Amino acid sequence: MAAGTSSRRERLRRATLEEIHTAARRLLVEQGSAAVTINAVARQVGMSGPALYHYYASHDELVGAVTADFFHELATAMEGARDARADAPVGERILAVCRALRAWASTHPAEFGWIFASPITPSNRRPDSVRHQAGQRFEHVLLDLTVELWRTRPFPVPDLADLPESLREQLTAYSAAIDGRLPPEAAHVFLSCWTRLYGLLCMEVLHQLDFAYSDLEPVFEECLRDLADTLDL
Amino acid sequence: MAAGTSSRRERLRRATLEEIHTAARRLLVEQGSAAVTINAVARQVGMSGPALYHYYASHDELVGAVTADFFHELATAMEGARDARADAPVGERILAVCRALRAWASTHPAEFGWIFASPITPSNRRPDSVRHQAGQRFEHVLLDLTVELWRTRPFPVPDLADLPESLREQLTAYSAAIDGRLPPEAAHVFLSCWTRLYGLLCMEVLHQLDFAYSDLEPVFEECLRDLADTLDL
DNA sequence: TAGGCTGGCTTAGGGGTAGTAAGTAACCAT
DNA sequence: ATGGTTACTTACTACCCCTAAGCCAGCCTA
Repeated sequence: MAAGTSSRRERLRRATLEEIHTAARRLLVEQGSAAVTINAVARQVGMSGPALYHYYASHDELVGAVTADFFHELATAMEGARDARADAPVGERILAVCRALRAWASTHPAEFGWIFASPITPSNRRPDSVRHQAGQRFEHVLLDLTVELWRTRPFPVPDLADLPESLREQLTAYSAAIDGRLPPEAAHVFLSCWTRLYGLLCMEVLHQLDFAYSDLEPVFEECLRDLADTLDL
Repeated sequence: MAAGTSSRRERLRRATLEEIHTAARRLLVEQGSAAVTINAVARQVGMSGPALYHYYASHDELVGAVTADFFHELATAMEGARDARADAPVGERILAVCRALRAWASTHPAEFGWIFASPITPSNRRPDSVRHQAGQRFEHVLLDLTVELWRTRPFPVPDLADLPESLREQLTAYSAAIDGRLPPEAAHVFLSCWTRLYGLLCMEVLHQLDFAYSDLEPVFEECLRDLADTLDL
């Protein structure tokens, strides 16, 4: 009842949830992902193991919720970079968002690594899971900007007829999935860019490039220059 | 003693080791990476848990050994593709090896995913670990071919002076690490290609592209065309 | 051939995990 | 005041990694 749309109980619950997330994150950052167990988290917040099941139905669900937090924080950082230059040309905003993405990944390696490393269990793959929702919000930041770019300053695209049929079908499906805001051939360019950018970060965070690089910042910048070329920025 | 360099005991031990690997792999493929536990593997081969410590000092070591197996199998597949066309131009062999890489990854998703997903613990990062050795063998297949390409049909490279200094330093270090078989600017091109190729597979296997693609074969082929362009094949 | 060493295996157990079940105590609304 | 909901507890199952201690068979040597 009352105004605040939150009873005392709700407020307490919310506070506890936040405390749980904070504890889980601390364990992740300080002791690695394996340390984020139901019991350890419960100990951190000062309750005994099974009590946590009043907040999450399973370990998976806790993992999903924490992952969703990270996605939201990352998306917020990217949106911040975008809105800080709201009047700049869209190309400039795209680059700023990409840099914000890497900046967050660099300053939060444990959290960013967790996003990849934590296996996406079936329950977290369901489209209505908090994890999936948050992932979508994250993905849409760059997608929306690309749509804006496509509308105001279309970038070069390949001829759809030149693409193999199986790819064409998948792109058509994806184009439909994003409500046709990009035609298949533009979606193709977007996905290529996304794949390169995100793939680079993915490998960095999974230490798959340690054998050659110690600092990927210049590599990332070069990747950005490539993308700027592709998008004709 | 004797000729065969293997006593009866050694032979038995080798057989048991193979049985252990087979059991671990079966558990991985059939029930996922979490099912590959010391106890479960031991049960599979018909012994009780602690007996496995006569073969591996820890769970990590078992994981590392199985991962090494996968690397070797993958490297063998790639080398097979290379040697099946021993007389073909080196560019053709490179493409064949890349396709063999993806073919193995596609037909062995659990094993290929395990290579990424299984966290590289400190002990498995030591350069003398079986896991590290096997990883190197895998990496060297394409590196060696690129070196051959560079020697016989040099591909276009950027001017080293145009690269940012931090990148230049890292490339110089890497060039030295591979005994100067590629100069820094050629190493840069090689690493760019490697990053794109492997990054794509990495994202595929970690289901980071499921939101857009269901079959990455044509995407991979397009990536290969790009690489062929870059390497002037 | 007898004794000892070694390697392969066992059971028992310590300390951890996820998750269930059942019971208690506090809060809240009627 | 009462009854329902919520938050939490302890106790438990079943599993995990790993250590310790001991049994036993095969091999090596004397």
